[in-house]
Amino acid sequence: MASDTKDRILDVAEALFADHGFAATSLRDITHDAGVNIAAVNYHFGSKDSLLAAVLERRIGPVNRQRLIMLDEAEAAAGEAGATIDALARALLSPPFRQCLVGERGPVKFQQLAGRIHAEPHAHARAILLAQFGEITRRFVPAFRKALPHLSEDEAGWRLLFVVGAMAHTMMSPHMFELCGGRQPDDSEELLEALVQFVVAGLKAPAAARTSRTSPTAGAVA
Amino acid sequence: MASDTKDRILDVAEALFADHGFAATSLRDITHDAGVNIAAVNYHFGSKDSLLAAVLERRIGPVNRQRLIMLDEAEAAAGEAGATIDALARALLSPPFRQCLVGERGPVKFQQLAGRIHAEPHAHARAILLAQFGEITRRFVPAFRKALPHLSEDEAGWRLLFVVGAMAHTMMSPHMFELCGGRQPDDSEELLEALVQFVVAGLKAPAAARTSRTSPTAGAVA
DNA sequence: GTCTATATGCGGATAGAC
DNA sequence: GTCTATCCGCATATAGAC
Repeated sequence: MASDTKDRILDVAEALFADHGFAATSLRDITHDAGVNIAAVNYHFGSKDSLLAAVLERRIGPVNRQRLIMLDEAEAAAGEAGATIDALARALLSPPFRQCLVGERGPVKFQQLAGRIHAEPHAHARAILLAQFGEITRRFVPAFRKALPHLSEDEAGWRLLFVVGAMAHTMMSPHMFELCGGRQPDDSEELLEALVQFVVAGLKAPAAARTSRTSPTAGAVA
Repeated sequence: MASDTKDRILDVAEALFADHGFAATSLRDITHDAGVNIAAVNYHFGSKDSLLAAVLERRIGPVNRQRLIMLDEAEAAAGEAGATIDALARALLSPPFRQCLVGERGPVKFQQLAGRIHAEPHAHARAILLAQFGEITRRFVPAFRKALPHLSEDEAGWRLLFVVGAMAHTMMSPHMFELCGGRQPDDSEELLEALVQFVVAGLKAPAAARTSRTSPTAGAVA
C-alpha cells in the first residue's frame, strides 16, 4: 500500500533525523530501516529536503494549532486583564510536551527532533520553522508584553528567547540529561510542570538593572 | 609558517562549523576559505573528527577554567553559607559570554558553535563536551543544590538543564533572534544581564506542585 | 507503485614529488 | 611543510523494466 510506505518513511526519517541530525542521515539509512526501496523516497517526496519538510510539517501544524486554541482560551477566561503568565507559558509549552503521549511510534522522537531542529543550520529547516512559527510569534509576543508591562520591548523578546531555549534543550533529552547529571523523568508531565514553574518565575523577574560593572576577574584567564 | 596555517584552519573551521554544522561542512570548504591546501588538514590534525576536537578544546578549556575561578571566589566570599544563586549563575554564564569580547576573528563565532554543539548528535563532539564539562558538573551541581535546598535532587538537575538550554539557545544568535521577533543586542553584556536576571528568578522559584490535572483541551487537536 | 541498475558528483583520506 | 594527483566509497537522484 502506498500510504503505508509513505508513513513508514516519515516515521523512520523522523527518528533518524532526531538521533543523528539531517546532514548525517542518508536516504539509504532511512529506506533500510523502513524496509522500503531506496527509490521510494524520491517517488513519494521528490527529494531529501522535501522529505524533511514533510516530516516537520506533519507534527508542527497540530502543535501550533493547539497552542493557539489554548491562547484563545486563556485570553477569553481572563477578559480585559489579559492572560496570566502561567496560562501563557502553559499554552506555549504544554502542546509540544503533550504530543509525545499521542501516538506510539513517532511523536516521542519528534520531541527530540523539534529540539534539534531549532539548532539546525539547514536553510530549508529554518525556513519551514519560520513559516510555521510566524503566527505563533505574532500572537504570543503581544500577549506576553501585555502581561509583562514592566519590561522593555527588547527584554521581553529576549525572555521569550530564553523560554524557547529552555524548552528546546529540555525536549532534546536524553542527550542532555547526561550532561547535567540529572535523572531522566519517567513522566513527561512532571518535567513539564518543572519547566513551567521555572519559566514563569523567570518571566516575572524584575527588569535587569543596567549595571555593566565588569567583574574583578574578567580577562584574568589565559 | 606552520602555526599560521594551523590557526587559520582552526579559525575557519570554527566559523563554518558554527554556520553550517559539522556534518554539512566539508574539509574542502574549510581549506578553500582558509586559503590552504586540502592536504594540510590531514597533515596537521589527522582527520576531520580530530579537527573538530581541536576547535572545541581550544575555546572550552579557558572558559571552563574561568568558571571554576569565579566559583571558587563566590564560595570563598560567602563562607559557610555557600555561594548565592546570583553568584553561581554569573560564574556559569558570564565566562562564555565574555569570551566573545576577547579576540576579533574567532571567539564570536565560537559562541554560536558552542550553542550548536550542545545540540549536535555527533558522537565525538558529545564525548568531548562530556569530558570537558565533567568537572563543571561535579562542582556546580552540589553548589546549586546547597543554594536550593527546597528542591529535590531531580528538580535541581532539571533546572540546571533549563539554565543551560536558555544559555545555549541565546548564544546561537543571530539564528534565534529572527524566530522570536526580538532585536539583536548591540552589547553582549546587556544580554548577559537579562539572562542572569531570568535564570536567577527561575532557579529561586518554589518547587513545582505535583498537580498533573490534564487540561480540558488536551487531545482536542486532530 | 515498486524494484534494479546506474549516472554523476562529492566526501575524506593518502601517496609521493618538491 | 606544502603541493598535485588520485584512490575509493558513499551520497542523491534518475531511468526504465516489471
